[in-house]
Amino acid sequence: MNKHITLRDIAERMGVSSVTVSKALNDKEGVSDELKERIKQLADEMGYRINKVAKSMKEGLTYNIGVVIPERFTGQTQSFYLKVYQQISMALEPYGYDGILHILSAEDEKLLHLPRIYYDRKVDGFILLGQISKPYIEALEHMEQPKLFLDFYDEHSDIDSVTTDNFYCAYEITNYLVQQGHRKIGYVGNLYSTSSIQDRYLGYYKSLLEHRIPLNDRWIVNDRDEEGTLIDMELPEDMPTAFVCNCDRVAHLLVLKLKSQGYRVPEDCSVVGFDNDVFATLTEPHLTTVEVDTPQMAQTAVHSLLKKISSPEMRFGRVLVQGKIIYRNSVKKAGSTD
Amino acid sequence: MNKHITLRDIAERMGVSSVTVSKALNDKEGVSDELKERIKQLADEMGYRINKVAKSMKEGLTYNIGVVIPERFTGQTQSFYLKVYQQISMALEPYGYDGILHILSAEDEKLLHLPRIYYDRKVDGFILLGQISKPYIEALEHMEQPKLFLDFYDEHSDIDSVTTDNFYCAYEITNYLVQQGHRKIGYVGNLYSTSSIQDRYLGYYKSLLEHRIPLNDRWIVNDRDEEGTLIDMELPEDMPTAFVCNCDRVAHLLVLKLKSQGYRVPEDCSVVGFDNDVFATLTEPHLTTVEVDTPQMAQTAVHSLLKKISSPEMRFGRVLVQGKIIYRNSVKKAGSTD
DNA sequence: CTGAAAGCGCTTACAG
DNA sequence: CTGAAAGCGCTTACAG
Repeated sequence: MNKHITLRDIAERMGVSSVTVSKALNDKEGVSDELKERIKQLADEMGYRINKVAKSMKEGLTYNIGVVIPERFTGQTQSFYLKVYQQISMALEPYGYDGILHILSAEDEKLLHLPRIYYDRKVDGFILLGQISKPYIEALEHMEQPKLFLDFYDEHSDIDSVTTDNFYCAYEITNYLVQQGHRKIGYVGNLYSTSSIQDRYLGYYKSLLEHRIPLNDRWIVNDRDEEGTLIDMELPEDMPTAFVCNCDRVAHLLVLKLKSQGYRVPEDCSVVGFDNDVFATLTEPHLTTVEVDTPQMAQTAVHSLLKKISSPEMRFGRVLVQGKIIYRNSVKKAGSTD
Repeated sequence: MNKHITLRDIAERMGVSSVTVSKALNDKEGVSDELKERIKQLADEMGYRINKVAKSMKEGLTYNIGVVIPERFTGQTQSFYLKVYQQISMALEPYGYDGILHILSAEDEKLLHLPRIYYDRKVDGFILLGQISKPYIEALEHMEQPKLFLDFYDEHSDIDSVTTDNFYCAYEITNYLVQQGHRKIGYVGNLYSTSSIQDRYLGYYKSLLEHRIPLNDRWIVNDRDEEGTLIDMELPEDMPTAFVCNCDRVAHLLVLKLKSQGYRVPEDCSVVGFDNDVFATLTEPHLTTVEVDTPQMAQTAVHSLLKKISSPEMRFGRVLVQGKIIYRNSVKKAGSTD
């Protein structure tokens, strides 16, 4: 059994106290530079590694943060949030923090069971990644640790949030269609389904407003039912010349639908997506879409949360992260057909 | 500042010692059932939550395990390992354990930098998820904690591993093609690229051997270069009637290739994949493929590692997890063309 | 510049 | 059945 090397072991070998060793290794004041150097060197030689658990206990910090993702966002194709979790992990690294993933099961969400890592006091704060039910949000508010919503927000709660600027990005990509001469522009998405679909819709609408283009109900195409399950889309009788889709996946399906009905994309109908995920480049033609800056979102979330951990009274409100348009081949100037 | 409730707080309110409270809450012997009950109830009322860090320190266990994934496996489309990580997380849950993700950067892998969670003593063991370079494996062996390879193995090291039974699954799916009357069967994959491509190839070969079908070099189609970057595949002059592909993604590309050269799938050429990922159902026709049982792999890996943590001398060797064939529409009986 | 003391909140022997 | 003592390995005041 190889016992672990502790501060005390080093102290004994050096003939100093463990307090001095602790100070030296943490570059604190009160130890001569020369002694510090010698201590560090010996620590290295002896293969000393700090026992962070002991440090944690003393300081009352775990150096972990919890990332909670509702189960329904981690299905077959929905790996998006896992990717964000990975980026959170990486953003935590330089701070000596680690991220603990907690998948919130549908059952626990319904029964309002808080994550075990909360009961175990294993984390200093929480990032809630992905829309959670209202009642569960209220339950979460009982937890005393700092928390942050990522990729969604809730109007009834004053928990800080970091989201993509869905509104503005949709506004911009719709502007782009208008610049390409389009006047008859549809939107694809269930407006009552999620806040991001809704916000993207409003950005689309703002662009129409600004360009004095009337909103046309029949060009709003539903793509999913109340539960979020995708449904077969119905193309309008009187077709627009372009569609703004709420996500690439649905844009991909729309393109298939259009083709099956004899429309050419983009010659007869332009299509833009949102997310820049696998579906963007699986679609023929490749989709012009909005790339969400997930590394930036992860960064911002991590910074904000760590700030809140050290200064609990800190508030950030609703932070919006910009995306950027990726131009590909699914848009043609209106009127031109080649 | 709401101070945390500790064992002592409960003890004082009850007029007993904190030792008794600890025993009661942990259902240990030495406390009358009646007192136990009263203590538990009071703890509940007071909203007591254990300080797991303190428990950790006392026991010398962190109740965390580290999951190390090389960066190159977490690209755009490669979310497979993140999914497995999620399943590991969920499998750890009932044991009161949590998984800490560490993405191993290409640079750290090259410079042989061990994960920070190792230096911080933040985990009790490691799951290495995805092929890691030889030198890095050797570096890892210096870590005293129990470790386990997941989804790969290394012949030069005696670290326990859990992998899909690539060999057997490929053998089975090839058998299926033979049962459908195919005799001219090709294999798609770079045989020198990864051990799973190689093992799948050998399973394919075993099936041929068993059915006395000679191996035909020209039907082995390369799909990637040394670095693993997919390349444009070249169809053989003299075409087989079926292809076993080393993964769904490549099967998807092969189907596109076949179609572009005028072959109908499966009428002119059958194709089977491996993995049952997004590409399996994105392909037209949907692919007959092998589903890897990742929940089972995660389960097995977690069980084995936790056993090793409590009994460090425990050895499991190379554990193989069975997959299952998913039958879809990319295979036709040889000879039949409708 | 250096160190003795105290304490973070548990649990594990051990004594009664 | 119950509890006083000790200790896990650090760090933070405080005293010299």
